[in-house]
Amino acid sequence: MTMKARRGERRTDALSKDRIVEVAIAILDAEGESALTFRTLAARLATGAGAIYWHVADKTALLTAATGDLIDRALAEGDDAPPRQAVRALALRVFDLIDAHSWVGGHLAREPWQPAMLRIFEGVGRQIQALGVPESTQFNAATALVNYILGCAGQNAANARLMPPGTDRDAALAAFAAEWTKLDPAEHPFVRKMAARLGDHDDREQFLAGVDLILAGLEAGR
Amino acid sequence: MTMKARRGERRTDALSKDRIVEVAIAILDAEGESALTFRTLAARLATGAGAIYWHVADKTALLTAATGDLIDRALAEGDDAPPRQAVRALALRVFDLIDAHSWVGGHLAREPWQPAMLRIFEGVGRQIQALGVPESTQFNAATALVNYILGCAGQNAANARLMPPGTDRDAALAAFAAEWTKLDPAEHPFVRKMAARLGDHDDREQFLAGVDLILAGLEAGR
DNA sequence: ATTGAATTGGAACGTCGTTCCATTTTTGCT
DNA sequence: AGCAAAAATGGAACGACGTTCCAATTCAAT
Repeated sequence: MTMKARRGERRTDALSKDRIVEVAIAILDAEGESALTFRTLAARLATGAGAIYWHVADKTALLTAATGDLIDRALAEGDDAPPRQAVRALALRVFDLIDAHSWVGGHLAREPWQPAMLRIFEGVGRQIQALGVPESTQFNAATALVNYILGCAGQNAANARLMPPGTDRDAALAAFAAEWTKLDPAEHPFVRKMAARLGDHDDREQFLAGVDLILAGLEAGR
Repeated sequence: MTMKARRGERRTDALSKDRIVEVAIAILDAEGESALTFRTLAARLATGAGAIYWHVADKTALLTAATGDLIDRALAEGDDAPPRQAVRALALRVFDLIDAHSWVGGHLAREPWQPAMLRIFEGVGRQIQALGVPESTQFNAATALVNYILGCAGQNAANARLMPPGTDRDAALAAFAAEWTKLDPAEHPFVRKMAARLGDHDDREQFLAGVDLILAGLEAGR
């Protein structure tokens, strides 16, 4: 009873970059960045580590492929909105993606020169052009926005690392606020004052407020 | 001839957190983030790894102490300048520090909730207050600026990882520009156009342009 | 059926952060 | 000064990881 594939049919359980990336994403989403190991990945795929390396160069390439996958999907939907709203929508899509898969934020912040980042840069840049920003400012404007997004991405990833799924967000924030309040009033008056706002702030709104700030600066400078 | 310390004098080669951090910074600056190992650190200090752990909790704590050290030093100089210039100066001090010690950028982006970050946040926040930003906007404004700085920090660290000391910066940038130009014109028109600007741009100026953008947005919204 | 190439699985290597513990050094007390 | 407790040290050992290597298997073309 030899397993002869009648025609060009490959084994149904054949390994492929797509399947590897898919399982990697599943592990990352379910158990976090530190859970993705070539060992666990191999186990989940019922194969050995060596087989994976035949399809993927190394772990960085795997992460890059995984984030590329998700970013592509998130940026796929078109935007016919006027430029100002289109940037906001684009930024929000990236934010929501990172919020749902915090490891994406970590990888984007760690390896900025990846296709996914170029696609974000492209999307931001187009809207900035559409916004009527003069040519000489476009590069700086797009870079600033992308860097801001990148910073928020890293922050978000760090937060997720700090409070793994299941953590009581309100309690964690309250704990932070309490720590801030304990700081020396002479050295950290501003931080202490902000501690009060920490509890009821909305990450998404705050992120968007930053985008709006940059956009406002862009329009003011015209 | 026993080695009796006459008075409370300790061995001159005694280990201490300060000495450990100092040597760690030296290694990081000279050979990069990946060169800092508890083994090399122990060797440089002529001791064992266990001895180091008695003074420092773990590697993260070591990096945090090291960046705290440098950030403290960089932020020490006072600023009596008008708020607008003071923020720029503060941001530039952080940027220059990260430019000189790229590993600081990596660690700030990776672990945002550290004392050094709070000090940056405090500095930024004070000037934002002085700028006359209304209370309700202060939190968002300060966060936006810090997130932007964080994003640039991470980017800078990634760049340094990409081109280790000794790399020809112009050649590396040209190589990037060439790659951008090879992209599909239909998919990445903006990136392709920006490729031309990649070669002659100044990181520092670009960073500052982003800060100015946010500040302009802040002033426009008043 | 046969051969060479593509693909697989898992053992093994080297490195790292960290832990453990026996030993030495320092300190506080009498 | 002498001594016990505490602080500090150094290095071996552990376990996990990314990666490499290779013998075995499966595939596609003849």
